Amino acid sequence: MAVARTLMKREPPARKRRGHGAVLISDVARLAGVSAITVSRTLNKPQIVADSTRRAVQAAVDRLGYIPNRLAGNLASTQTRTIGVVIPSLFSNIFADSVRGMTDVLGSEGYQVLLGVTDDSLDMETKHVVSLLGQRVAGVILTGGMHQRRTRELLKNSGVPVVETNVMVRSSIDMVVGYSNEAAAYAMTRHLARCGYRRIGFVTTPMERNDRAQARRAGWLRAVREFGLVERAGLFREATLTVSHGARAFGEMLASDPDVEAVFLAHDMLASGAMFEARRRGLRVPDDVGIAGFDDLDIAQEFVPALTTVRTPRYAIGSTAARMVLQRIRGEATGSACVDMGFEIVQRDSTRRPPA
Amino acid sequence: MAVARTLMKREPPARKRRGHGAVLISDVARLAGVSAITVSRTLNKPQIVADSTRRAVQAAVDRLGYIPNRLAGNLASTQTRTIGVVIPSLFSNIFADSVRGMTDVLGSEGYQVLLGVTDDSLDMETKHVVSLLGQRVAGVILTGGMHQRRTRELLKNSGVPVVETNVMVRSSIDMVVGYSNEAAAYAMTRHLARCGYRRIGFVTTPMERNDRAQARRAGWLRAVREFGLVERAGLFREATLTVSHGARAFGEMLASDPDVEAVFLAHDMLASGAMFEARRRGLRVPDDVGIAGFDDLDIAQEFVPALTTVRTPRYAIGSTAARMVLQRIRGEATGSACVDMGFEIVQRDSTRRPPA
DNA sequence: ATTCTCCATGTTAACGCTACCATGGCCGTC
DNA sequence: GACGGCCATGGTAGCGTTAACATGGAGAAT
Repeated sequence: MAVARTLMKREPPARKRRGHGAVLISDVARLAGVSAITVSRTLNKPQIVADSTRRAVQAAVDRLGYIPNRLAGNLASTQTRTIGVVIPSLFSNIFADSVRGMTDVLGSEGYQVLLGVTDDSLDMETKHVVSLLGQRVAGVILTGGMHQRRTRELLKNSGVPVVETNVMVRSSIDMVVGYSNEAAAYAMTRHLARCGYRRIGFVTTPMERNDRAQARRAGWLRAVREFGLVERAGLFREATLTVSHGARAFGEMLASDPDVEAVFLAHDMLASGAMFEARRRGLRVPDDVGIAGFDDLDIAQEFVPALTTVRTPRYAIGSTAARMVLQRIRGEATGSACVDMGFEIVQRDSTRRPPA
Repeated sequence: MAVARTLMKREPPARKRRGHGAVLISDVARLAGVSAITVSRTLNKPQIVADSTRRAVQAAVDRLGYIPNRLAGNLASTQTRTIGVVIPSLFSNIFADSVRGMTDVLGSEGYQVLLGVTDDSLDMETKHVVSLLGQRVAGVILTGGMHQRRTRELLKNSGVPVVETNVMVRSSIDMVVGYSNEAAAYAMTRHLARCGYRRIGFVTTPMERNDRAQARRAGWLRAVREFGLVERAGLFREATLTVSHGARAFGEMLASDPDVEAVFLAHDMLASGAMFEARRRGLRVPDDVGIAGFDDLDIAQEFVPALTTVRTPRYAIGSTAARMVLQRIRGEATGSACVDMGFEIVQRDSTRRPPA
């Protein structure tokens, strides 16, 4: 039989086919009476195909319900229109705002976002980066500037444009867009000092693998020392990012240091917890205790009293990061860039007014 | 020179190569002294490779920093380990919880989530589904049971396992996991009626493209009629999903129907807004007005008074949906399934106690 | 000792698309 | 009227991996 097969010239091999039976570009081509490459052009660069051809191809596509296999297309063109985005958590509108900024910019340019969530684990971050590079993303947007050495090396060697967001870092992988968490926390603490508070507590999300949290604590501490405020171990707490943990952290602070005059919580959800805890304990805000948050979420302005907080340009960070990646992909920009988007202290009623 | 090259036998063709210069499986194979397929096996099915070979290959992989090209791998195997997940919004912990449930289950089985966000637009949903199918995902998890006809057809024709979540639908595309929004809203309204409230307002997120919101309204309305409660146009409002809009909707309801006795808001964020608005107006909760929410977010229990709400099994919905997709992929399950995960009324202090 | 199995590994041909180069027809130029 | 250039379209090879089948050697079975 093997001999017979060898003798027959145009006989297809008996080998088993692996395909799924899905509609292929060749099916469309046959129906439209053109070649496969013309179908490809109709779908990807319609302007270089003659009107009549385009209509015929489009009709065939519609009739067969053809959906191009992007795996094959991306492999053949050795490029994708996908940007990998790695964020610490889905449980916070902070990142949702930034992601929205990215998808708005990228979507309009035909690019897509591939999202990875790390839960503040650097191991997870590395895994996501490996996975993203394996899928040959055209760019990567990370949160923060703290990464495993392996992550940095993989990204640098890949040659893919990278943006680190929400921070200002000294030795970036490639590009950076964000604001100084240290400066923001310093500015808020200074504001509280000017309002007349002297014993100012600070609560942040766990700092171990989170350079934004570390920077915020550093900013608070610098202000505490610079303005000669009360420095005591009990005035610093870590709490995971839920309203309840914010409440609990503030409660514990009150237990250890009942004379605390103000708390600055490095996230509005934590601050919300503190507001509720104050209410439960019958503490008047801002008279008995001042409370300040971070991020200016929607809820901050609705609190009674409204919450003093730090406004951060989340959407703009996302859209800017996306734009920078696109520019780099197109070769319109080279060299590293570090964009400081700034922040803003939003004075509301949960802290006393500074003397005029 | 061209002639010389033609004469040399093993010279590669003069055609331009398209590759990126990245490390290839063949590079690893050469360094390890094995064939490409052995590298592939070492990475994908290590147990069928001899120990010594595996070590040699692994060393070569590490030394070269080889990252397999998933585009090529998935194309060659005509399968991916990616599940497409489509959710309406990133601005709500509801979906974050479900997505976490999915990634927990899928991640441990070597599968990955590809997330698409629709912003409650059915056009966007269709676009995402097309994109997901183009990437040949192994399964799709949707939110809700309301889709464009094209979406349903594409998914049915694709033969890919599909789960619709957060609803109970009559004519599902494939499988369903969720709870009855109608029953949940009915149950909460009944609860409010038993607490003695007669004029019960209802606020939901915009219903136009959201069958969950529609079902909640239907449940409220059924209870209103069944229990002979006051039915008035002003007692129904739509508000986009922010704390501020919840506050505003409640404010407007009070303006048009000052004698409203309780409001049921179909999301805890909306309910938070109402709680704040009540406080601002000096209304005592639950005496002057009862307030109930939906979803039992973390914040609900922290409010003063704590918020009565409907607890929904968000994480379990996500993990169950993921498990169902995996079973179907593995051929362990066939036929459609419709799993009702139920819900729970959580009575707290923002509504009066029902008579014992 | 011989045959049969099994195991580890190799060879080859897909997977489904697009980049690259080629071709043929039409138009304008000299 | 021959030639050059441009435009629309096509043929072919390649993108980088893995499925399918092939092979060769060690050990088991007879």
